[in-house]
Amino acid sequence: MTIRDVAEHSGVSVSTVSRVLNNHPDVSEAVRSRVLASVQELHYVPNNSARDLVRSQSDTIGLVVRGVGNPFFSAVIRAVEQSVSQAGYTMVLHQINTEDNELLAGASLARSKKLRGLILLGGCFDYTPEQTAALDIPFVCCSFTNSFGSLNKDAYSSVSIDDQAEARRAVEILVRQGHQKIAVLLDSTHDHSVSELRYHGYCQALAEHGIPLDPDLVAETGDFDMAAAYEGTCRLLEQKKEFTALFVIADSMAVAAMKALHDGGRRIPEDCSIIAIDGIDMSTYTVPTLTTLIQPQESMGEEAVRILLDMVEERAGNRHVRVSTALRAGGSVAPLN
Amino acid sequence: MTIRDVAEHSGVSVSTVSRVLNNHPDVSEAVRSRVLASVQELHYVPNNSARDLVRSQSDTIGLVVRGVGNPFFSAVIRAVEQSVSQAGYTMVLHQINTEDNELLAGASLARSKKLRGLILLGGCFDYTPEQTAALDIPFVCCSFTNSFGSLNKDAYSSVSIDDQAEARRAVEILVRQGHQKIAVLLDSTHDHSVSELRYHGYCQALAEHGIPLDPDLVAETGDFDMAAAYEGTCRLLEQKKEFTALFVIADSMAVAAMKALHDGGRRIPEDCSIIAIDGIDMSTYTVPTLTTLIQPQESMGEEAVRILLDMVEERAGNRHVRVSTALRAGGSVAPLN
DNA sequence: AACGTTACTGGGAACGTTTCCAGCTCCTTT
DNA sequence: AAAGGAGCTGGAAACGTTCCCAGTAACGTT
Repeated sequence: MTIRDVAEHSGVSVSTVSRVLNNHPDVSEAVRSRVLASVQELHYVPNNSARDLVRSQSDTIGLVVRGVGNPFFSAVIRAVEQSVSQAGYTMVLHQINTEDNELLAGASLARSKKLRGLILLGGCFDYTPEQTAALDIPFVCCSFTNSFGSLNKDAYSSVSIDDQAEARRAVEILVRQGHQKIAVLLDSTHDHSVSELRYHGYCQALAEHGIPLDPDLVAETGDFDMAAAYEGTCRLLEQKKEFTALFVIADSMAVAAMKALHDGGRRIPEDCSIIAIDGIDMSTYTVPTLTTLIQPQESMGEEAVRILLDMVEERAGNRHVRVSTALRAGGSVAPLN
Repeated sequence: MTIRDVAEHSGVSVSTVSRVLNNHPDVSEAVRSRVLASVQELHYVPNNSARDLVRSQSDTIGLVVRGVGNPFFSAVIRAVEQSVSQAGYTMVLHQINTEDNELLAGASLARSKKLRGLILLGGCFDYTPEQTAALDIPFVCCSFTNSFGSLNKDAYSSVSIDDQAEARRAVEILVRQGHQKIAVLLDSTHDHSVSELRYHGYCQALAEHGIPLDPDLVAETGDFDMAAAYEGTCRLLEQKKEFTALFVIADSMAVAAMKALHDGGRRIPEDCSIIAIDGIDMSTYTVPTLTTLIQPQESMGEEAVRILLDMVEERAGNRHVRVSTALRAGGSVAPLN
């Protein structure tokens, strides 16, 4: 079942069928509908390999993500997939490990799969221009650290929150409730990560309010998962230094931290307030509901795709979009007694 | 940069380069290494479209899933992606909505993308043989309801738990703790769903222990998400019929149910025990930790891929694998006082 | 010495599209 | 009436592979 069969069936040439299928303007209405009828009748499906070969490009866009299991990413992936397939493209999902380089992974995927575009979800980004140049297709970084600046901003797009500012905002919420002894839980697996940016925000908030940074109240985990967050919080509790509030750099980690606090005999928020950033679904259902700054996960995914396709289809150049968070005031933050 | 360039660079024919790249046996060692050197030097990457065209197949396998956001699925997706790319294949992820037919979605994806194989994750399955026949590539159903039997078991593979038996087991755990008034929370969006099977298991357990089924204690939600589960549980509480234990057909829903119970003033497990099935990461961190029957999500994903590739590469025929769950005794179940 | 066999290599058709170019018809313009 | 253009259509090359088939060289066998 090829385009040739359709051509014969409808009594036109192969070229004409191709034109119909690709919505070229100069084909008469009569022929167009005749061809479409044949397509229907024969259940013809174009061979994408052949199309891709001659066009030397595919209708595939790649999504590179570090850890599909992360609930925050899940929500974004969901939105991305939706938008991508709605636009008639296909999404290939590629997962990388902590130690992998997302840019190189993306580049090799792009070449081997002839990708049209690429979305990089939640990595860290601090590469040389040469490395960036290896990725010669449009790409957008979603929820990415791009503030460290070694990258040419004209080379790509991005959609993300201002991680540092939002973190500062979160910590300030604690400060305004009277908290001074504020611990922080962060993941230290990468330099130049979202985690690091948010940690900077924490430091900044403390500094602006004249609160000295206490290294004992900084808990770093060696991994991004909940088990590590639980451990990290336990270590924080064990070392007997007092704190009345905890800022966690991600909701998923905060859920585990809440559990650790509870297991350590602290009541939330009476003994310890807790605030985070992300706004995953699950953190609505903790007891108490986690207070957090919600990233608009759905719309970030959609926006990332919109921007990418604008670049791919050359409707627009690259752009950098900053989205803002919404405070969800759960019950996990209370004024200092 | 094509195979022709490599051929010229290493002074052999195109055919020979192709043979080298495809590990054909009859090529001399000298030539082989010369060609490989050229490949290295020129940074040659084969054009998959061309390869796919002539072979009329790709190295792509599809994953169709109803709702990427579901944490249980996330874990499986993660494992699937890992295994797939490790085996040198590429995964395309396709998400469908509640009302979509996963088989038809899979079939159209398979045709348009020339898929080698397909994995169907967590749907419901009750199709006619003709519908099944539309999907003419190897496929495996993962965590699927296939016990309703209208499908020819020789046509596909599967890996899943025995949903009904495991549900019965879960409910029996409650019964053995003395509970008689056991409510159930299920999602009723599909006939012949995993949810329905687990509900059957619930009924069966009650019947075997001589406990009458009380329709008032059956809460059905119109959706699979946590918001719906929360609502459902609230309805259960509102109607004032007493129950001392709750069986939820999925961990994610159970997390929301726990919140609803808490908000309704019930202590867990003192006032109400709760048990579920799935074993998502997150439910380890509820307070108390959810008691649940853990599905081996990682190994189910891996096994699904293994089975699929065995079929694709014709190492083995189809097979149906039953995996068993592991009880995680959290703190959410207590004896009836 | 002729032949068959083995081990390797090259030529070239085929895969199913897209797209450039040329050609045809019919209409408008000069 | 001739020329030119617009609107539509078909022919055929090209995309980069794979793989069948044929060919060559070296070597052992009769």
